[in-house]
Amino acid sequence: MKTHHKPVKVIRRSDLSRMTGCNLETIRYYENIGVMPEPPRTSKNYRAYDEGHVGRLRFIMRSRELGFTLEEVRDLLALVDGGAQTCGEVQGLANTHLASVRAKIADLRRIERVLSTTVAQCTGDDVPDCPVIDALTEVA
Amino acid sequence: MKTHHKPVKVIRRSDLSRMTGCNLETIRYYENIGVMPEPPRTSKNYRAYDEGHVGRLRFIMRSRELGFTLEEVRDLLALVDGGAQTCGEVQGLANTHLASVRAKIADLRRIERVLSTTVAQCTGDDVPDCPVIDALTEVA
DNA sequence: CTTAGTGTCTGTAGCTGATACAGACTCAAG
DNA sequence: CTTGAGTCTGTATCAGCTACAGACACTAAG
Repeated sequence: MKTHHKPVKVIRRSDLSRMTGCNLETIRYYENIGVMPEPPRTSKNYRAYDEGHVGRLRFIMRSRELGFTLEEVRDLLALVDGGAQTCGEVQGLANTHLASVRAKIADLRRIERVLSTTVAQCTGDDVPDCPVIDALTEVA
Repeated sequence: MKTHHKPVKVIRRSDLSRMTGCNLETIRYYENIGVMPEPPRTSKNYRAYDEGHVGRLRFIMRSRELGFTLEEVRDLLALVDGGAQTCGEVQGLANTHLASVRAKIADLRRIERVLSTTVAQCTGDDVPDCPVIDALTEVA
């Protein structure tokens, strides 16, 4: 049996950052708060990541892009890690999140409606009476 | 000329909070960061607000509800305060904000689409292979 | 008058989700 | 040998609040 001595190119923090597009400091932050596992260290105390860490970080980033909070990401990861991951539980979390996304959209649409209608009433002139200000000032 | 001695009921912080629905501590915070003016004090150093403060706080709250940042609120207030408030400038701020609201809506709609389509693929069973997890795991 | 309970004052800490910086160490190239 | 880049740690910063501790102030009941 041949022992491999190839200088297993270790993935450093900057590599991981480059590979995933995640900010360097954010990686350390994710380790601090426990969503990324603490990687093993080299003799000189440098973090030594592997492909598993790359996948994990990508998962986190993709979840964040989809608007999951870090707390929700933590829950998703727990389901992924706990071998007996049930599709049902994940579906539950995703559905809850979906509902909050839809609520946010509804809020923003209301805001958009108010803003666009009041802005539309503006003359744009140098007049001291602006419909937007009026709308913000009026007693609701 | 008759001097009025009626005990001009002063508006205290808790009153202002109750009248506007704004959190007690938030009022002080707004004073600290300068969007609310420092009110005069009673002999015992209690804040003594008036109707003007009520109006200003309502303006701030309504702006915040519409998603303006405190920085944007500051700008709006500067235009309101600077007597020569031009409708054009306000319209400009509101339009900029409107654009960012629309961008947020677009983002959320994309998120909603991804989430709802993946969630729809879930069986909901106790299977270890969840389409949502797959979607989050897959290399984009 | 005393006491309890509430309100107010201040400064400061905590929250989320990062991002940035200082100062020490390590490493590779020239 | 020096220089520059990378890494390490802890800590500070940001928005936009919210909350709490500890010191005063005020009111009503007993």
